Amino acid sequence: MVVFLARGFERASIDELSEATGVVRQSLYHTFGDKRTLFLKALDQYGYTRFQWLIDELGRDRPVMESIRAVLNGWADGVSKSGFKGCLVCNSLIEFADQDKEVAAICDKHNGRIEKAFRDAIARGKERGELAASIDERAVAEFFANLGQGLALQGRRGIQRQKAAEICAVAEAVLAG
Amino acid sequence: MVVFLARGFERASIDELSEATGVVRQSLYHTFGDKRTLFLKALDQYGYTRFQWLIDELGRDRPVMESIRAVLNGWADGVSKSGFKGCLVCNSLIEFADQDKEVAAICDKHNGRIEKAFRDAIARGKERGELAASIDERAVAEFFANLGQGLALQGRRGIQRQKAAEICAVAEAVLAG
DNA sequence: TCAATTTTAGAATGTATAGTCTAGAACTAT
DNA sequence: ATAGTTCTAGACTATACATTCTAAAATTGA
Repeated sequence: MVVFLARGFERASIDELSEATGVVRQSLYHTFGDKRTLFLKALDQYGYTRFQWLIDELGRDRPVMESIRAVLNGWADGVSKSGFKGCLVCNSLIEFADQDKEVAAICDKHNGRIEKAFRDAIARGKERGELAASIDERAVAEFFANLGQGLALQGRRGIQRQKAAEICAVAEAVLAG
Repeated sequence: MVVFLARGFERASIDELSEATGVVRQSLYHTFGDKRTLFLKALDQYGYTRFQWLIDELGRDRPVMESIRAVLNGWADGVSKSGFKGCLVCNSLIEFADQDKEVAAICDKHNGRIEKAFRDAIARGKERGELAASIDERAVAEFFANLGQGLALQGRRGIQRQKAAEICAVAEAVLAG
């Protein structure tokens, strides 16, 4: 939900959520029980919808470097777009840390999905001889996921497109060797 | 302050802050005026003390790759340490985004200090011929700062030392070419 | 010593907001 | 149509917490 993304769990009031969704407060309680449960649903759904483009790009049948570049471009564009409010998964990780196991588990799940998409793409690139066999796809996938989290963090404050693109260009070099 | 780091601004109550610092509530108000002002001081002081080791490491007179490796090692150790609660600058960036200009300015300042430390170290490495002249020290410095932010984010949730070290090892490769 | 100042503990105030309750309106199915 | 159900608006309750107030205790300075 847009409100959770912009304001975080704590600061998002039920009235704001109600107004933003057009669902009256009583119905929110009827459907979800309480604010936290609503948040868990919103967070999980966010994870599935928001990262689909990335999983699709990395899954495409084409040279893996093209896929990676597409994702890096998408990130550079996305995080520097005016009005970008960060990533709900990253934001929630910070807001809840490990104080809420369910929130943490959902964040882990989606982070894992992203890492897996990179890992599979890189492994495929190795098989096809597009990437050096010496590359550790797990480590590189973790690296790229971490890169995205850093960008999402900086993007929440506001980051210039050029700066984001520079960072991505540097990161891309880890696959060049 | 430890309390702001662990719980964030919103969730940290004056009573907790009072207890943690050993300063009675009324004195906090007398000294700082209000909670936000106290937070601004704490955040700024945190930035100066917490990153000093990094600036020192990068400023040392030795091969620049050694300095960079020292920082990456420090990060891998630090963020995976049990009880690591993230970085107050990163956390605050997420909690306040750009809703509080003063908070954002303090975060920018300290992030800039980190980028500058990397930039200077890399520039020195280029001068000495330790690094390729083709390297863009600004972009690489931004890249490493971003890396640290990503690690701090993941560390707040809890990250295995090995995973953090793998990510750092991959990142180090951007200077290898 | 003792008046002036500062510090302290805890009560009081005000506000925000999560969650519940109520009574009426709208809808559904027979 | 009408009994039963669901939805809605808004009042109500309970709680948490920032901030202020108060009066007693501790400290200071002449």
